[in-house]
Amino acid sequence: MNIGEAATASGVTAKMIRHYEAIGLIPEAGRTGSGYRTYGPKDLATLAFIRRSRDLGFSIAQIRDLLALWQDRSRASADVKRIAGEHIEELSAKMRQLQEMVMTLQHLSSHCHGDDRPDCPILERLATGASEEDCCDGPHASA
Amino acid sequence: MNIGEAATASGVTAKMIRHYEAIGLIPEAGRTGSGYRTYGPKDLATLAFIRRSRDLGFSIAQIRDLLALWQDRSRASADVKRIAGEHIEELSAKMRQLQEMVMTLQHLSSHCHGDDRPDCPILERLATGASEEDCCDGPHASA
DNA sequence: CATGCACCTTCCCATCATGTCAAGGTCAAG
DNA sequence: CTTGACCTTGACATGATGGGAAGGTGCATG
Repeated sequence: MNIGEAATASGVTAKMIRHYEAIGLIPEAGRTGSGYRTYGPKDLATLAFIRRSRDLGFSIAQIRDLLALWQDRSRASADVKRIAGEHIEELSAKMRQLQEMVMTLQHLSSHCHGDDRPDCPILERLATGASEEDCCDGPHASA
Repeated sequence: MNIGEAATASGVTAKMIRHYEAIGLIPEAGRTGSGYRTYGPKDLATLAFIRRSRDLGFSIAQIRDLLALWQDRSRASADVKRIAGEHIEELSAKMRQLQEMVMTLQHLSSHCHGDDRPDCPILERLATGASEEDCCDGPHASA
């Protein structure tokens, strides 16, 4: 099985397969006499493992650890669980950041006329750091 | 005001100020006789604008548009609102992706013993694409 | 004045995961 | 033998940022 077929079968592009080999995430593939890389079922399984891990947002470094654990028959599931837990925390932190941005933007956007006039609380906020924020909270201070 | 002071005052690193100048996001700064960049209040305002935009997750390309609108006194607020709306959609899409990853990982993690034994549904899932059993028929079918 | 330290300048390289492009070799079919 | 699809390596780009080297500048203090 050459790299193109392995790519199709595993869902990892040929480019990335070569890249993973170059950075040592996967072992060097076998070669035909003419230099083509060859892949077997075990390689395919590894590539699919990597792809599923990427789909779950794991970094290459984390996948390196997961692969090592996967291939270690005497692993402790606690190690895997810890890596997953740390990853969940990272993802959750990113989510919270995005959530905050979205809420701020929605707030600003909801107060923007969105018409032909230039007056715009979104730009106000970007320019001054505080839009007409008194509009919702406290006593009105029209700007 | 030199670049270091401008950086401190605006919250944009000197490194990034130079970068923004290089890519044409901001105009070329004035220079002293000896080549030091100089910045005035207007430049500071622009830098702070950029920083607040980055804090809200806008890309450089989007900030380029926002800056143009900001400096266009005849702008229509609808244009700003549209950019913000598109950005909200992008951020929301990312959030949904993260949410899905987190839910899958939490599901897998909750079924992992996390002890000394090697048996681990997380690795199972990464290896085979489906956790060993349809242990739970929840609203969270295989994604 | 001279020395030193903090700051400035430009330029190059690294990140992270992925893509694009180019120049050339290989294979199978017509 | 030619054609076209595939493979090889290598270089470069993305987006936003950081790090560092090598050398010039500004200012304060001895």
